Amino acid sequence: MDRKPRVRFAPSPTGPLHMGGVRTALYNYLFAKKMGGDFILRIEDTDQNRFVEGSEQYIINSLKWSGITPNEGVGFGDGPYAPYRQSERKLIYRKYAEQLVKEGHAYYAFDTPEELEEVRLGMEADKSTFSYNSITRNNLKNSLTLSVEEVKKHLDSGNAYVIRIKVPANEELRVNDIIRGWVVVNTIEMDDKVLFKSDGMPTYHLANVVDDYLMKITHVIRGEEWLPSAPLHVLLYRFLGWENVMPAFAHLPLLLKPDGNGKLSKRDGDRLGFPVFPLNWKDPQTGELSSGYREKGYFPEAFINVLLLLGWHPEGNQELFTMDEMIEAFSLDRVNKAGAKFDPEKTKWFNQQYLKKHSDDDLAKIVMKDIQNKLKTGEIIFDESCPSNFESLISNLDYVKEAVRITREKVHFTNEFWSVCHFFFIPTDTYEAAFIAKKWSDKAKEFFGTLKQNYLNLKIFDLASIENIFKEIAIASGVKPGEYMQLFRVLLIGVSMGPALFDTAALLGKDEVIRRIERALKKLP
RNA sequence: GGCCCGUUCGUCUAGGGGUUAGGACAUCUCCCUUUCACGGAGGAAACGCGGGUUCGAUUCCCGCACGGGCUACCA
Repeated sequence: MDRKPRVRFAPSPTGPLHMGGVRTALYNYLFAKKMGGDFILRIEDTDQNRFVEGSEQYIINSLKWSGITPNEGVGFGDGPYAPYRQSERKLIYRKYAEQLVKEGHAYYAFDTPEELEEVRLGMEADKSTFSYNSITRNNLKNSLTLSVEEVKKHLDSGNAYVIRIKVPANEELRVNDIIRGWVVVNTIEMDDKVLFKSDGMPTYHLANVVDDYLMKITHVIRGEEWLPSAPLHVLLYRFLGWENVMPAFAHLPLLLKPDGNGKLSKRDGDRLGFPVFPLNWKDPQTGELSSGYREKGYFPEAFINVLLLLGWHPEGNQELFTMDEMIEAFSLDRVNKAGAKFDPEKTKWFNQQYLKKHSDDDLAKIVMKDIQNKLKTGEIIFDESCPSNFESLISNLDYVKEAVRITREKVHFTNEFWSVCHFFFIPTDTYEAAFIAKKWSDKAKEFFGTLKQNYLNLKIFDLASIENIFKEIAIASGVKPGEYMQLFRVLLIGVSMGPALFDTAALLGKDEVIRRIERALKKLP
């Protein structure tokens, strides 16, 4: 049966979207695009208790920033299967749950949470584990054990109840996973999962199967944490009579902590100092702030490129991919089986690769915005110590562009530019002490005095003249030019490490270079 | 505990019955540069263990170990 490939990303609005979730969305998106199919976003908000204000919008914003755009779904325009928010589909699920009861594949259960807890405790005391299954259900309060009248009485009196699936006693269930092959489970191991909750909402198991059927989903691509319940879902498709249009399953490996064990969590980011979320997120309850890749200064292209390679590998050795290249190269059968430890170091390298693709002009514009930003946050302080031309310099595109050109190979992120080129905008008044102690001398003082005079007389203050004069004077005073080059850098920018010396001087310009030499001469012993 | 999934350099991974086990990040050395960085060259670095099957297993099978996931009226 040939159906148009349709896949879905179906997160719960229970908090910020984890980068693992973004990867799942990415793989779904790439698969859909590659196959010429549809990619939909469905919001699975059936748990009212865990609902977190703002997280749905966060999910939408994250996908948008990442360039992963669904062609149907919440926040991206309704398609033919709206609504895409499960809470708005509430009435749909009951019908199917009742149908399952009618056909003997599910049953009403009236046990209260307290009663169940009691049974659980009793069995634990007996050193066994409680499970609501084909054996225990015979001793519990449900429509299988109660008489028709009693069941009717419970239902009519409005007593709380749930609907549970009636798992067969001893049957082999097989799931063919695209990534893992056949997974076989005996129904003995399964419990009678709740399908329909007492609050009138379905559980994930029912809602996901019903919606995937109704929305004509052909491939379910989701995290490995769902693998254990996949057999249950297969059983549901069978009971509902939909096995012939059941989607294919692909369970993705998990993203693991960089160190130690376990899956990647918010805590790891805090602990190790890297984001685990695409965007900044402020918890509406606690006010706690979690940092995002966007605000850390990552290009979205770098972010998803990292995600792409965490669990998937192309046929060749290509590492850098445009979105189109990802779509072209992607296939589910090259997805890995094993979980991937996330390495924050490599993400920095990826960002640098993307930074290198940008022109000086692009970067300069970004840097100018970043400077404004840093002024606002107080990271850059503009006060009396700033020269009068500070504001004209930071808004001079050509000047910033040149600063970018001669420092760009030093940074991984655009927001690092300030730390490597601030001295082009704010003159220094301190000089690297250790270096001065070692290299500053009367002879050097004399040298720079002469240099200043010569620069002063220079008509055209360009790169070649700056360098030639420097070298001529050095030779005339009997030293190798290299001897004073780093010292010159210290006089100009305060530190011995920095961009190419004569480029630096050229950008600063004649007047500023002379001012800085004079200031240093005055300040240094 | 039970069930399910997994296991190639520190990390992401390629590969697959006979290979010098390949690439990338990180790391180290050298070159470039009288700085840093970039770039270039090179180095160190891996098939978890034990049994099979086979002329030959890192590759296939089994067991073990280890890791991960699930085990809610959460998704």
